[in-house]
Formats: sequence, structure tokens, C-alpha cells
Amino acid sequence: MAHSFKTLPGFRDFYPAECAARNYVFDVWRHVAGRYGFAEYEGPILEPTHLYRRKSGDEIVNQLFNFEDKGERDVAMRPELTPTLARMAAARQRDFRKPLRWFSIGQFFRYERHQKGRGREFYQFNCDILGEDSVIADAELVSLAIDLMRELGFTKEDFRIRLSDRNAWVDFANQSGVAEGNLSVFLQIIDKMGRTPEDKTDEQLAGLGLSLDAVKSFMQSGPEASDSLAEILANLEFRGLSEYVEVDLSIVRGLAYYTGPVFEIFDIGKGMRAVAGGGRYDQLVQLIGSVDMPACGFAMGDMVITDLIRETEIPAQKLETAVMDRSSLDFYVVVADSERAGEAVGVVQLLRGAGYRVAFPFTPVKVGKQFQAAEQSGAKRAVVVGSEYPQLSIKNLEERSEKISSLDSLLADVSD
RNA sequence: GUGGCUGUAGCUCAGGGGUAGAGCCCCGGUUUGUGGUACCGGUUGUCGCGGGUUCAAAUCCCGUCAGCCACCCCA
Repeated sequence: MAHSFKTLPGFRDFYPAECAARNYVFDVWRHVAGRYGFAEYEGPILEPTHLYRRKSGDEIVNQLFNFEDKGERDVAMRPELTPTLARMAAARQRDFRKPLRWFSIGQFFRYERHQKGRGREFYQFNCDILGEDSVIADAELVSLAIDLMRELGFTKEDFRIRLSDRNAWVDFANQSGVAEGNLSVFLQIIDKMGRTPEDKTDEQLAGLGLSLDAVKSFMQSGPEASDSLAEILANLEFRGLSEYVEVDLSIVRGLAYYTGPVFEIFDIGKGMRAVAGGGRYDQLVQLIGSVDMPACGFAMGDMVITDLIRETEIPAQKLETAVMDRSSLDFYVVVADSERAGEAVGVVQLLRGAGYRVAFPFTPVKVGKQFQAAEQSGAKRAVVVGSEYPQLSIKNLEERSEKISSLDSLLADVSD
């Protein structure tokens, strides 16, 4: 084992079991997005590094897989999709009726330390509504996010949407006399309040002319903090989803481009990092594509949600069932007489032609072993091809029952 | 970038100065065309790598690398 090759740090191999689990999550994402009338799109995996600088500033480059290509372009593996989306939407905005409801499932790359729920490569579901400034769009996204979680098998005991509104804080700051130039500093302080010692927060706030008590008091103001919050909550109430949501004004979400309501999904009791997050970003399309287009969206990565699924009973069972369903065969064709191996593959193809998932042994194997292989493949039934051909026998592996069939009647007998 | 923990068979791990073990997995067998259990047998390791101490190191010491976890960051 001296010099074996391994995956690069933070990168993953997906063996069939993991790949099936991943695809199950993809299917749920795609399925639920479809129920909301979202259309799937995709962008390039490699983009000009500048696209991300434009949005997030130079410090972001430290977290990028970027390099110079053979045409001496500074390029980066995409760390997120929103800038690409903004570019795409702006470039052909006249081609689409508003609002755009678009989703995407893709792979992303960030050059950072690998830890639980976080790698250098991951998949992310992105879901955005563009060209709509009503906060009902925001509510629609929250609702979609809740339905994703429910579709995966989670209940209100398992997760919560924490909903906030940056504008509530902006209004608060304005009314409290915080200078315009200190707004982003202020939001940073709010964002970090939960993990900063109180006396330090107090000190920082004092620097802006604010008191910790006033901030803490406003933090408790709930849905009254802004009209948008109240409206979103009322909308979710009509949907019967309000029990999944709580107003939590401590949610501000790191970077500066959010302009309104923001939300994150958190597990209850497991203490993992955020499962998903998003919000309104009304200026970004303008910034990237010079087109004025309000927008909101959210993203969910595959790593935290998969951890959470595996650590929660019902979702874990749903995943296992789905993985089993998609990996198991419908039929295993047992070649009981190797003289009939040729006829057996004919039977195999007949079944495959009818849409069944079928496998058979490539080399002569004892019949007992073949049944064992059939069991382990998850096949529900076996078809035995032997010297009696074209007479066949269909065996139900679960019930251990057997019935006689023939080449001509096989498909009919099998579909009963 | 900082810190903590861990590196022994494909996997989960035990052992603890005298040149390696268990369980699982995998493969084969338990007499010639019928199955998950059981039983028998088998493969695999320079005990992460480099150096030091010692008659002797997987075991002790130093370094290094890797992994995990946390901090920073989190689009």
C-alpha cells in the first residue's frame, strides 16, 4: 500500500450505494421543484474568476479553485451558481416571461478545509424566482423548501425555517441614527452576535451609537419587525405551513448582496450547520448583467442534508428504501443447463425489451450459486432456463413459489 | 491559517519493546438442475511515512504526512 492513489482532500468517490443515495436526493429536489412549476437549467462549471470577484470581492479568491487556462484567462471552478444565473437571466431577459422560476442541480467547488457537512466539492440545489418583487415569491420559496424537507421524510419535530429580514435591521439602524456607511458593519455584528461574547458585541454596538439592550429588544419583535415578514408569514399560514417557520432576526446571512427577507433551514437537536439558506437579492442581476431584475432564491447542498437524512429515522428509512428500489433487479435469469446459455440470453433480452431490469451469469455457475446471486441482487423473481426450454419456470424468490411458463407466454405470465 | 484527536488486513477495531490478531466483507467448498441460516477452508498487512533510542520498535521519543472534529470563513 506504499503508493496508492486517493481522492484529493475534500473530494469524494461515489460507489454505487452512495451514488444511489445522492441520486435519490437529486430526485426529490427535482420532483418537488417540478411541483412548483420550476424549470431546470444549467450553466458552465468553469467561469471567469472575475465573475465571482464582481459579486463578492477579492477575498473570495482564496476560497476558489482558480487557475490560468491555456488562453491565459483567469478561470475558476464555480463555487456557487447565483452569479451565473444572474448573467444568464440578464443576457436573455427579454426571451422569458416574468417571473422566471428556475432551478438547477449541479456540482460546485470551494477551496476550503474539509469537515463534517463541508467538502471541496459538493452538489447544490439552486432555486430562484427572478423578475418578481412581491414577497409572495419569497413565501413560495420558503414553502418549496419546507416541501423538500417533508418529501425527504422530515417533520416539524426535525427542522425549522428561520426567517428574517435584512430590511428590518436596516430600518432599525436608520431609526437609531446609524450612519449609512456603517450599515454593513452593523449587519456583520448582528450576524455574529450568537457566537460573540456579549460584552464584545456591546462594545461594537456602542461604537455605532447603539445599545445592546435596544438591539436585543428589537431582536424579539418577531413578525412585527417588518411588513414583509408579516406578509410572508400570513401567506404561509394560508398554506398551512406556519408551524415550520419561526422568525429569527439573528439570521442575516454573511455576504452583503441580500436585500430583503432571508431564511435558513436548521435541524432541531442535531446541531448541524444550516441545511439550506437563501433570500432576496434585488440588486445582483443589475450588478452582474446590467438589467434591473428583482430576484430571490435559496440553495441546499447535498452534504448536510444527507448527513441529516442518515441521522433521522424516517428519512433514513425512506432513503434506504429508495436506494434498494433503484438498485435491485426485477429478474435474475438462472441458467440451469449451460447448453441453454444461448437461449437464456434470448429470454434475458425478451424481458429487458419489456422494460424489466434483468441480469444473468456470464459464466457457468452452479444453480445454487445462481439463486444466491439472484437473492443478493435484490431480484424479486427468477426465471429458470434449462433443458426443458422453451418451457421456463418463474420463481418468486420471496414466496419461494414456482410456476411453469414458456417462452411464448412468459411476458404475459410475468405481468400478472 | 489555528487547535484537539486518530493513523494496525478491503471495513470496524483489539494488542502494546522480542519481528501480528478478532469480527465483518470477499472468494472457494459442504458430491452431479433450486436460495437467504449453518459448517469447513482461503487471500490480503514492510502495524501511515522518515529518523532516533535499543541486542531488539507496530509498541518508546522526535519529525512529517494523512484523516476526522472544532475555530476562522461560509457565497
